[in-house]
Amino acid sequence: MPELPEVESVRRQLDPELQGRRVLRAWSDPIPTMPREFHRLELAAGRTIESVGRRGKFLIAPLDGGLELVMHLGMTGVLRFDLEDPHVRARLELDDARSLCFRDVRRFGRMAVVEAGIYDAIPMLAMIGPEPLSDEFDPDVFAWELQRTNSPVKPFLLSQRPVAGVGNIYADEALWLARIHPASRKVGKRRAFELHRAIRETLAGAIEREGTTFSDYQMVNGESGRNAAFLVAYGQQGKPCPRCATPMRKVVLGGRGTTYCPRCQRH
DNA sequence: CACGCCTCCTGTGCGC
DNA sequence: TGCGCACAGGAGGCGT
Repeated sequence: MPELPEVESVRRQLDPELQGRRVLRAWSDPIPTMPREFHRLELAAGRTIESVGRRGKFLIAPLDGGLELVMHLGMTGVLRFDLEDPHVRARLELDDARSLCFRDVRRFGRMAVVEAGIYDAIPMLAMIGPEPLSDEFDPDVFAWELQRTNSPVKPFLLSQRPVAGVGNIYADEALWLARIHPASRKVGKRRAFELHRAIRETLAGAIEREGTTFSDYQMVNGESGRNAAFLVAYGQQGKPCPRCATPMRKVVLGGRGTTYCPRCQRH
C-alpha cells in the first residue's frame, strides 16, 4: 500500500515522537512460514532510537550501539501509538509509557534490527535505486537504465531499481504525466527526462498532501492522506483523460492493475 | 542473467 | 442471503 509519499508522511510524524526514546521491550507475533518477518526485533530492547529516516519505502531508525531498526509497511502496514487491534503484529514498549504498534492486516510488512548498513537480511534495501527527490537521481543515468533494460517501463519502475519508492499508484500517475505507455520497452532519452521530472513532480505533490488513502493507509496520528482526490490515472478507468477526454483504460501488466490513457500515452 | 508467473496473507466487493 | 472469484498500496521465489 504505502509508497514513498505515504512512508515519508509517516516518517515525518514518527521522527519527533521517537527521537531519544529508549525501547524497553520488543514483542512480535512470529509466523512460522515467514520466520524473518520480524528479523531479530528483540535486539531493539534496551536501545535508544536516535532518529527516523527513510530509504525508498523503508523506514530506517538508527539505534545506539551501531544497530538499525528497519521497517517496511508492505501493503497494509500502519504505525500507531497504543493501538488496541487484533491485527497488531509487533509492539515496541517505550520509556515514555507508550507502545509503538505495528498493525498489518495482510502481514506483508516487516521489521528488522540489523547492524547499521548491513542489509544481508534485507536484500531489497541493499540494491535499491537512488532517492527520487535527491541529487542522486540523475536524469542521464535514469535514461541510460531505461535504454539498457528490455522490460516494460512500468514493471521496471516497480522493481525499485532505477529509482526508489515508486509503487503502483505513482507509477501510473508519473507515466500519464510523461505521456508514456506503461508497457513501452523503448523509452528514448527525451521521454526518459520527462519521466524523471514526472516522477519527482508526482511524488512531491503527494508528499505535500500527505499521501493517498483508499482504506488502510493512515499516518501515526490516525489521519488519512489527501492525495486520492488528485489522482489522474490510478483508479480512474472509464473516466475521461484530463488531457484528451478519451476514456482511461485499465489492463493488467506484470500482474498489477494498470490504468492509462490509450490515446495520449504512446509506446 | 532476466523475465513472467505464483505465492505469501487477509479482507472486501462484486456477480451469479 | 450465500458462495466463489477477482482484486488490493509490495516483493520474494521459482521455473523457463
